[in-house]
Amino acid sequence: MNSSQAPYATRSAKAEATKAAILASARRQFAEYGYEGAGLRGIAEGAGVTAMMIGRYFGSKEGLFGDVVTDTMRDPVILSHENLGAADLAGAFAAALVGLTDRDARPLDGFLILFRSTSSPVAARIARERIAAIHQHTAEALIEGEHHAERAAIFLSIVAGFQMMRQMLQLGPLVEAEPAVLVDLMTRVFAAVLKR
Amino acid sequence: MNSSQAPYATRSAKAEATKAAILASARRQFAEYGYEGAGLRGIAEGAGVTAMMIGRYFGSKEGLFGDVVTDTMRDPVILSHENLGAADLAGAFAAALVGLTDRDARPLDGFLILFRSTSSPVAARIARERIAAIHQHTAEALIEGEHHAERAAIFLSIVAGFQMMRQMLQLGPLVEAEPAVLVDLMTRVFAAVLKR
DNA sequence: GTCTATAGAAAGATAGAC
DNA sequence: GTCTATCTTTCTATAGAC
Repeated sequence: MNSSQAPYATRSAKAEATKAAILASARRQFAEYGYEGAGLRGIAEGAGVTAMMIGRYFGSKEGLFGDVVTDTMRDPVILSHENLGAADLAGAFAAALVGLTDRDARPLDGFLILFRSTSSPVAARIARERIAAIHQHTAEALIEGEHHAERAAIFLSIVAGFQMMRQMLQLGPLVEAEPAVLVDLMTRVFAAVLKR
Repeated sequence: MNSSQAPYATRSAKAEATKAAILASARRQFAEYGYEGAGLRGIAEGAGVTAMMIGRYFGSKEGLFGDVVTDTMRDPVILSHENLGAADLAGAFAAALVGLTDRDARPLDGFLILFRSTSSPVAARIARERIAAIHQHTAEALIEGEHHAERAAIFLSIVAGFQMMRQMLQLGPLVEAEPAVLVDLMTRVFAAVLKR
């Protein structure tokens, strides 16, 4: 009954739960409002704790943001899918991308956070590092042949642009279009980059 | 010498100059720091006036932002160039885009502002409207044939993604690449969308 | 027409009680 | 381990002198 009698397991378990709750709330808030738009008070409220706890567990807002970005990196990367062995590589990626950006699909936190935090110096640096890491992985696993680094970067650009226009800005024709049409069009686009 | 003796021309001329200076400074600041990152004090300082003048001429920060966005719309739109009649349409656009995003080229304020302001509700709404307007123009002037609306939107997505990765995030391979290589690759990509 | 000065709200960070 | 309470800074917006 006395809390100080079981410090080994109970205390850290509770602390971990609180830390995880803060991290999850911060991820939602950063994705929705960006680095500067999100406030520590709102993040804390979403986690059911007070703002002070954030300072305790993450030191500062910057520290929290860094941990959130690291957290998003654990998600399976959209681009380097397991369908690397698909016969129609371009078609597989196009289908995956269109499905991922579907109307009622939840936008990927990672991309949202990066897009909405590029104005802050701290956030921009982290974003750069993260994108560079994804790029390196993509370039190595996906594309071979001449100018493979450039082609991988262009591939990433196209994916990012499509996500931004369809999911973030919700550009009319991309939202209302028949998915099959988009898949067909994007397959052609991807094929232009993938084939050497 | 007496200021109140010539209110018809001098007064409004000076007022217009101040207003224009504020607008130019705001455009720079919004482009660099985003809607929420830019402060009225910094904007005023860049214009050589005090923050109060902004309230006088634009009412509020939102009003100022709206006028800045309107201002960027007066620039020639990158996408709907005059080289519509070029023999190699895809190549012309690729060359224009690569040149426009060159290392020492000044990023286009319009895109920077939109990208960096998507977290604010006000800014996001205006961004949506602006992109939609550009899209409509592009779709009508540039692309014909089946699914022309969707193809125009994808074209815009590609341009936006390329600008973002090369100019904003400065992804290594896109920054260091030989421009001619990028033009060649992007020509293939554009051709895949443009040809019906 | 432009300024100084400041009000009022909200942000991030911290001290100290329990 | 978590809280209340508060410090300090910075923001937008405004009142009033010149």
